[in-house]
Amino acid sequence: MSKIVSRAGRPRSFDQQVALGDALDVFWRKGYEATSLDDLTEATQLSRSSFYAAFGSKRELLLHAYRRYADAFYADMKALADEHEDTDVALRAVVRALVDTRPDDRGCFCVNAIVELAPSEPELAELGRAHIQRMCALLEELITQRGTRRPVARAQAATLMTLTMGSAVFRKASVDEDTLKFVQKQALGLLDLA
Amino acid sequence: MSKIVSRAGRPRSFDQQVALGDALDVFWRKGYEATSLDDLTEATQLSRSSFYAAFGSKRELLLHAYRRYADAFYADMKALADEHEDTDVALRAVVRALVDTRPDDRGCFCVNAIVELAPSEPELAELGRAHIQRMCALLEELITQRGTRRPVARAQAATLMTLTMGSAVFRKASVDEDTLKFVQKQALGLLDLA
DNA sequence: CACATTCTGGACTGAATGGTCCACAATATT
DNA sequence: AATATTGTGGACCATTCAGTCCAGAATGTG
Repeated sequence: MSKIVSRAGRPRSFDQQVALGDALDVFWRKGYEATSLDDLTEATQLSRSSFYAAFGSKRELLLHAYRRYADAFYADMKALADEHEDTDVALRAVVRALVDTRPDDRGCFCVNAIVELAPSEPELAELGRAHIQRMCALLEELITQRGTRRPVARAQAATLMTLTMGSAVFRKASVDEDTLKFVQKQALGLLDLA
Repeated sequence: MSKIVSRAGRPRSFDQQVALGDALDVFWRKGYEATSLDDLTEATQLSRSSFYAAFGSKRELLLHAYRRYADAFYADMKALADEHEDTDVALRAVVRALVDTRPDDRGCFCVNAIVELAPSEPELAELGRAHIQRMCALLEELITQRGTRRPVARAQAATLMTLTMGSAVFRKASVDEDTLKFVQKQALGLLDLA
């Protein structure tokens, strides 16, 4: 994807990772189709040629952005879990972070991308599935650590991820915060952590 | 919106309701931005002029389609609930229908529309919120009928709707059916109906 | 039958789309 | 300093977009 060594020539005057972050932000706020090349070049401060040299196309950029977001999200949750010695405390922290109660009209980037593009972009659908699976596995592992038997832990993990994505839709529809608090409490209750 | 009487002139050669249904189907499959006027005129078999005469604009048509879908969805669920004398049986049927386990890459039209358009279309966001609220109220009413106290019923209803929308995202990402069955079972378990 | 009214096909429009291209700028190597 | 290599700005392109418009077709009314 990126050259490791270059024998000569003018060096890049921008940080590709920063530009990727800026682009992700636009996709996150506006969605894929509604984001134009002009939006992207403005947000990243790149000329069209630099943009295409760096990212190939709008579609490839989206896939990059998705991977970056999903990886960061997973890493954050894993770090949050590892922060706490006590499994119950870790689990409570993770569930609270997942079933967020703060209104956010951007929602969850993964949910946005899956909903908009999964049917027409099998590659992205696959990334989405992988992300969901990875998150479920993380939760399942945490849950089994408190003595819950594997099959039950699996069902609970899947349910928590479903609540996570559902609450992202709620937040995007600006459902009132109290309702989201109910949902979060029920999610914790599911694990006897209420 | 539609003329009740016309004093004369050439009559319409198409059924507006049928055309609306056809258009809904396209929006449902492809999303709003990705649906072109050509897609819509092809699906409805209308010429551009008939299309604009009947629906005003692409945006207005979407709002019509959304209302129609949401109303039909609510009516279906209400009918399903009324079908059964026993509240537990009714509740079980409704939850099974909501937290569907059949893969469907179109997902739920309401979820699709909210996720794609809520931030840029406040009017649609409002319709989305109203739909969620109405569905929650229906569930809440059913749950209180089995003796559950109001605040608990409200929390459970909100949770069920969250699971409904989350599972729509799962289905769109083609998450395996077994996982969706787990989620459905947990949803029923939440109400001690497992 | 003539007329008023409405509907319809398709040509048309200006704007915006994603993407390409090239002359020139900037730097590392020799 | 000459050269090779890469980056950059902006003009440019064909295509597609949502939406308009009008000439003519079709039908009810008198």
